[in-house]
Amino acid sequence: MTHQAISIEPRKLPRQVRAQATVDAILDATARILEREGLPSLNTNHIAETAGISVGSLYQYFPTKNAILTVIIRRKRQELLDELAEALGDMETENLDTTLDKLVEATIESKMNWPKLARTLEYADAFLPLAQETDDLKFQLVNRIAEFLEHHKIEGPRIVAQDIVAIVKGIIETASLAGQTDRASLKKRILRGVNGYLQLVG
Amino acid sequence: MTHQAISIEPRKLPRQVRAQATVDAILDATARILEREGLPSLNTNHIAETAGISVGSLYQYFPTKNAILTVIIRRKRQELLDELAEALGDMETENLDTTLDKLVEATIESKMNWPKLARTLEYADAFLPLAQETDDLKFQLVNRIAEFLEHHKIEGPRIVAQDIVAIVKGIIETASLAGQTDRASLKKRILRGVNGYLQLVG
Amino acid sequence: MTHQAISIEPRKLPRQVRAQATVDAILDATARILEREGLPSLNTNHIAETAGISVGSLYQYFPTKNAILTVIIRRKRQELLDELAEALGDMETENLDTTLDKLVEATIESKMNWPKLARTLEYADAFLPLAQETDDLKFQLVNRIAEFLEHHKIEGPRIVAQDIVAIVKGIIETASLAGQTDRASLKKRILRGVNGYLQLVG
Amino acid sequence: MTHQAISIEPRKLPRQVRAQATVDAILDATARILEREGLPSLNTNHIAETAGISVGSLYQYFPTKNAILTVIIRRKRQELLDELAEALGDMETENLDTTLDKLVEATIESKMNWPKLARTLEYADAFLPLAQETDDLKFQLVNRIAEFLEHHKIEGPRIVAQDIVAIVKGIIETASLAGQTDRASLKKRILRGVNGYLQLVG
DNA sequence: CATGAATGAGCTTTCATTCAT
DNA sequence: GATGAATGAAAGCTCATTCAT
Repeated sequence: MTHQAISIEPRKLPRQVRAQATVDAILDATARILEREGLPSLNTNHIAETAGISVGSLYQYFPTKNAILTVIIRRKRQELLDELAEALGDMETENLDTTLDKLVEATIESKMNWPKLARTLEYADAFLPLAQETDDLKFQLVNRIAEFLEHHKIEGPRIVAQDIVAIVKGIIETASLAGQTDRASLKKRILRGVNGYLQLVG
Repeated sequence: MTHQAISIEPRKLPRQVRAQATVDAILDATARILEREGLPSLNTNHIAETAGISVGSLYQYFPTKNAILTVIIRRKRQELLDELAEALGDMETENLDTTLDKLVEATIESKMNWPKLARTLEYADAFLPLAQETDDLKFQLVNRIAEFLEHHKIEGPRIVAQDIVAIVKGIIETASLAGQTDRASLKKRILRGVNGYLQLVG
Repeated sequence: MTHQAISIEPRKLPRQVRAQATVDAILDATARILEREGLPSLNTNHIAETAGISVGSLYQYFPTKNAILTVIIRRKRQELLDELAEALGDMETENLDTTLDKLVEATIESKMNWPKLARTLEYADAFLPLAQETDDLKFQLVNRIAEFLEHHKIEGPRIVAQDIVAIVKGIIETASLAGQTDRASLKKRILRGVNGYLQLVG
Repeated sequence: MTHQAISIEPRKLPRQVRAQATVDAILDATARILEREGLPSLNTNHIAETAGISVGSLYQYFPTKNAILTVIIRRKRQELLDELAEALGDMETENLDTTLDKLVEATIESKMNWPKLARTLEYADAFLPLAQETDDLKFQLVNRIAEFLEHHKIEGPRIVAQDIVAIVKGIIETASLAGQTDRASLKKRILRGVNGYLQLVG
């Protein structure tokens, strides 16, 4: 008679232009609330209000609140992945330094624009049924970087790739929590960490 | 998260052993739930049940649910801080490597025993009114390490200290999420990151 | 994150006296609403209000709205079954007519006191996950009557039993919908139907 | 059941063939849903989808959801009534047995083709504002049969007519719930009940 | 003090109905 | 007329917190 909320997949595809606008408004509103107020303040009425639509409309496109979170996570992830892929794209021709430089820059961009949002999504990932998907993506990303490292004769490339990612993320998150927003200096420090690590691998 | 708490200080200082035991039971139950089921499953009835007491009793010792979280965060933090202090204690006499070694080991210990709990607390910290306290503690910790680094003639010691902490945390968290539990190899990799970074500071 | 509503079994057993009073108040209120206003007007807020309690209390004892309906159905059924059992109890000693008389009287009692409630429950049974339970009970009841008929040398006793039950129910329901409340004349007509049927069996 | 309807009359008399086809599609879809899934699963979007039209179109032809139910009830009723009228039509010439035979057969036909639908409509009738109409129809039907009985010198013909209808309905419903679909044997049993009753009237 | 029943604000979700295109 | 997006009242249900015993 009531309340199911099991699947997390988007409900129906927006066909008309205004429908797509509604979906976007929902996602934007959600992101904005997470950035400004945090997960505990996120509720569907608040989202609808912020998006300037009715709750009913929200549920036309998303079966549950978590489904919205899921879509945002997927989108943000895809964005980052695309940028990283671009950075890694020409690994045959470019040298190690240039590529690392690009990787770091892309990651900074992704995490520092909406830092609170980024952290919340990272956290939310843990309780959404996204485990497999998340693992797959991480696997892909790490693999991609590992290939690149291998091409440059670096040993144990998968572990190294994982640790590099960890270092980049670690320094960015800590700095963003400390309110440090100077991206140039941040990049310098991250590259120090990454390059330092690499030097000690051989 | 509703019913916003006014105060988050523990309601009374339990003077008797029995009372202290109850408080501990509550904190343990909360930690266990967070580790096993995560924040969304944490509610006061569940805590009370797990702790083997009644909700009423719970509220004898904690004014709000968040107060419990707050105390756990403080305790875990204090534990880590104590261990780090010990590691840093004899910085006059010990050398850099030995001390870093101890620092890393203490951090691994703290984060890997209850990895999900550790991440949850880190996240929860963000929406509890702990900002000042958290900043102070981080400030202290970074300062302490910075002093130590300065003593070893390392430049820009505060930023370096912060980044080292970030690297350690970053690698541990990523590894723990990837299910890597071999602490020895983890330590080796972390020290690679830290030492690598330090080499490139000068 | 919310809303499950799968099981239909009562949630926790009332231990204190006032808890039992609450459960009773809920069941009474539900029955009253069904009798007066019908199923479409039945909602948990309305029940709670009518019962003079809060919705929260309602959900302490029943996991879903349907669970309440289920319990009422079971209770009413048990009542009827007990009375029928009593009527059938001494089938060795009593004769056919006396026993049929009692059966009919018990059924009239059960269906005519709260006629709208009785019809609603009969209907609700169809969409509650009670199929097996309902079948079992009907099987039992029919079997019990069939044994009795067999003892009186009536052929095809299971089908006959089923049809007798159907005739009794049919006449009562139609009469109650037509607003006929004279139980004596009703009984006479029902017995006419039952005895007439039996005469044509042999 | 919310958003109570003011009027339940069909919104317009469809004059064109296309419109009539749409109306039929809506009614068929509704009947199909009721038979397969039951009243709790009946909602206007579901109906429209099943009928292959849009909700908007549905509301071109029916002012409320209940109006659809109402029309279905009226149609099914009319069908039954027509068949019964036919069976009773030549009551001057035909004898009692033949006529009863036809009556029973028509009723079986009406109730067994879509048993769940039939029961649902019977139930729904109770909460739709059809009371007067329903009473009138029952009155007509019972009267018609009563006349026929009177013609055959049966006493108290109105009550007898009502009880005969009740017996027929009762046995059919119970049998259909029990999954008995053999119409021949069913007819035999019903006639046993009806004739038995009639024998005891005199 | 402990217990656990009770409370009710607040959140999620549905669905009959309307309305812009 | 048809479409399907949008609306929002209303219902289901939870859980932090209080309070009678």
